[in-house]
Amino acid sequence: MTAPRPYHHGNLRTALLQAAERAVEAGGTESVSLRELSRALGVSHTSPRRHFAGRQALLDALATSGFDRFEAALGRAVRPQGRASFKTRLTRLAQAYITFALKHPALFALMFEAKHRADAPPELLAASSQAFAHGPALFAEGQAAGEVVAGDPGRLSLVVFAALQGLVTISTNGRFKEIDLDTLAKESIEWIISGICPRK
Amino acid sequence: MTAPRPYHHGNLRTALLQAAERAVEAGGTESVSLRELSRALGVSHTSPRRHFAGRQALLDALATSGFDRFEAALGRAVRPQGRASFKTRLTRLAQAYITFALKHPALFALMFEAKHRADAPPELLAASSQAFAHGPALFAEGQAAGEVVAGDPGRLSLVVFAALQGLVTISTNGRFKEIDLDTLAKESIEWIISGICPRK
DNA sequence: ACCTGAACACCGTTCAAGT
DNA sequence: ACCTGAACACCGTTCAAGT
Repeated sequence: MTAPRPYHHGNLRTALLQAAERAVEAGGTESVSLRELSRALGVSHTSPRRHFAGRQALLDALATSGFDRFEAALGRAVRPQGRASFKTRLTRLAQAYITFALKHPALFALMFEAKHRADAPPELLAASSQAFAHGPALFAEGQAAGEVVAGDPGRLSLVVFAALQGLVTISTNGRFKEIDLDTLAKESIEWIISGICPRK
Repeated sequence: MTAPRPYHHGNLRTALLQAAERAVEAGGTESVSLRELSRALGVSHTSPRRHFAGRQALLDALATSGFDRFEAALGRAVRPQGRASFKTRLTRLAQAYITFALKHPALFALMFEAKHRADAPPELLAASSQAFAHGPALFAEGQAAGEVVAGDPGRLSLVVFAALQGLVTISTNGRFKEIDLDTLAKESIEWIISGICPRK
């Protein structure tokens, strides 16, 4: 007798998410088709419905998974190792941000598109918030150590992350591929920091 | 005898572009359907083909038109009026950038999506380049007047525009609507400038 | 519980044909 | 030149039915 395995996959949900991510990276979000994914996975075209309410729900779940991994990458980068200065940690955070974005450019674009949708699901917004919480936390620590000017840490962080996001937007898939983005990130951070940090 | 007017519109091409822009602002790029536009304009669903090679070509033309208007807005903002300082002019440029983006958020998003496509048409890239040329030009003038540090003006401009683009991305349709973006732009420029301009 | 097949209402694109 | 209608190959979504 055969094992009572779920008809096709051990986990169709996971398989769909993985296939969708490959499709996104290969041809952008709009190239994701439930029917095509189903075909590739050898499953009827209505099977995804068991795991996702619809195409948008699948994309939202993929975006959420992206933010979770993004959060983990930023967390690893900013975690204090030994006694690093605020500037060093901020630079590491920035480089982790850019590295993730360049490694998964299409997923990264999807993450922001999904987050900006008017009816984005709460888990997606929560995952996004967690990822972006690393900025204000670092700024607050920097302030406590006297390395950063006073002011709302969320506001300070917002400007820095906005600059990073802009660099990524302009660079990803863009005509600026030839520019060394690590260097550019470092330069930007230098400039921003010299405006943020107290003059000695 | 009736005048030999083109069957339906004086200019179906223009009417399609306008209808498409309304659709984009109303429901995002992916809500644009050639068949729906045709229906709304009282024309057969194959008529658009006479004016645009396909859906993507219509969107590209719309994006190009957006960049043309964007370029004009930036040009007006940066044009020297009296003897404004570099800092004043850069602030004006930044505010024009943000104002345009917030006035046409969905069109603005489309403009960048279209520009980033691998097979973006040359007119689109040219229109985009013209718009973004205002930055380096202003920085070069600032350098000539001794108001900006040395360095590649294109590179300097890129960082500033990246920061603006990031603010717009984070703000548009986002959870940061409550933040006064004009103030935020001014703050960002202050910080960046204090890093860019020579210390007195 | 999980998956299927047929059906419905849409798409974009192509092409021979009309005026 | 400019527009049309039928046809083709896709979609996402719904729903009654199977195991």
